[in-house]
Amino acid sequence: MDVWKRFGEKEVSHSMAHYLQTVATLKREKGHARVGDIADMLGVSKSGVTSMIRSLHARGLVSHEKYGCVELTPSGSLLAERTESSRRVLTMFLTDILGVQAQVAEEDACMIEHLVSPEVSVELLRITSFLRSDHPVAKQFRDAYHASPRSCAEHAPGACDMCGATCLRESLVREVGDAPLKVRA
Amino acid sequence: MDVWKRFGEKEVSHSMAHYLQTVATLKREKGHARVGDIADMLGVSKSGVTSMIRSLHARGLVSHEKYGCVELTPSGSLLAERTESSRRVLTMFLTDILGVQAQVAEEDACMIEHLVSPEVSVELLRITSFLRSDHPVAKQFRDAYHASPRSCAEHAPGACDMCGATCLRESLVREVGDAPLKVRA
DNA sequence: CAAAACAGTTAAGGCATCTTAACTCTACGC
DNA sequence: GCGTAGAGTTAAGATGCCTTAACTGTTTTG
Repeated sequence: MDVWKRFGEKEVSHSMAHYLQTVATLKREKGHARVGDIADMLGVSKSGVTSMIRSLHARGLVSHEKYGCVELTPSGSLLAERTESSRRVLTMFLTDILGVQAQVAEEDACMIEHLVSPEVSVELLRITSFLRSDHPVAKQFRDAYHASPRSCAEHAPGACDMCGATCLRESLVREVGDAPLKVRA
Repeated sequence: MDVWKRFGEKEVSHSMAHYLQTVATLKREKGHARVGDIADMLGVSKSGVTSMIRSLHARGLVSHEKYGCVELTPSGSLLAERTESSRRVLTMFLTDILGVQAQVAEEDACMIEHLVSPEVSVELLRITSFLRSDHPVAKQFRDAYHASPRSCAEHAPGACDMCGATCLRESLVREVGDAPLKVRA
C-alpha cells in the first residue's frame, strides 16, 4: 500500500550512500578524506559537503572535527561496504549474466545499489556465481541462453503467461513518436 | 564519474512514477481519476496531489482542468505503462527465478522500478521467460540451482574471483552488533 | 613571522515534495 | 434555486539537498 513512501525512509538516501562510499574510497586511496576531496570526487560544492556531513553525523555514520578529516563510524563503514558490494554484485550480474553493455550496467547499478535489499543482493550473488561457474548446467545455460529469443513471439492477449494483455517487452521499449521525453529540470 | 547525480535527473522521480501509475490504475478501475482518489490511494494529502499535478502537467505528462478529472497524456501513459511493466518483470524475476520472498520482492521492485533502464528490464524479461520455460536447460537449471550453495565457501582473500579481498556475501549480510541502524527521520 | 593562498564554514536562497489550515468551488437535497 | 457538505485549491511552512557569496581558520612561503 504505502511501500512507495518508504523510499524516503531508507536508512540512507542515494546521496548519502555516495558520500559514504566516497569517504571510504578516499580513506583507502589517500589515507584520509577531506571536505575538498569529497567535493571534487562527487562534483558538488564544499559547502554541500559540509552540510551533508552534518546530516551524516546526526545519523551516527561519520565523525568529523572542524577543519579536520572525515572518518566513518562502524555503522557508516558497514553501510559503505554494503553499498559497494551491492553495486559490484549488480554490475556483475548485469554484464556477465544478462549481457548488458558495461556502461548501462554501471549506470543502473549506481542508481539502485542502495535500494536493493540484502536478501536480493545475496541471491543475485548466488545466481551470478552459479551461472559463471563451471557447473555443467551453467555451461549449458550460457550456450542455450545466448541462442534464446530476445523477445516473446507475437502473441495474442493472454497467450503468454508472463505478458498478460499487452506484451511486456513492447511497453518497455516503446517510445512516444520520436520525441524524447522532457527531462527533469 | 557523476552518474550518481543523474539520479535527480531521471525523466520522472520516484514520486512522479507512482502518481502516474495511480492515475492509470484509477482510470482503469473506476473510469476516472480524481484528486481525492489519488490522495487516498497514495496516502498523501489532497494539496500534495494538486501540487504534484501541476508539476506533472508542466512536464506534459497529465492534463487536468480545475476541479475536474486528471488524464494521462500519451507520454504520461507510456511512462505509467513502462513503469508498471518494469515492476512486473522485476517482481517475477525476484520471486520466480531468485526465489526471494514475495513481500521483499515487491518492496524492492517498488523502490527500483522506475530506475531500471529499458535495456535491463528487457533482459530481465528475457532471462525470466527463458528460465521459466520448458526448455530442457531451464529445467536443469531449476534443479541444479536450488541445490547450489547459498554462499561461497570459506575462502582466503583473492581465492574467489567474484569476491576479491572480502567476501561479498559477508558484507551484504553483516549487521553492526544488534543495534539496528537509525532510520531516516 | 606575516601575508598570501588555500581549505572549510556559515548564511541565504532555490527546488522538490510533503504537511496543515483556510479558503473556494460544485453539486445535491430539499 | 439555494444552502451546505464535501471536493479541490491556495498559502505558508518543513525537510532534504544543492548552490553561491562571504567569512574564518590553517598552512605555506619568502
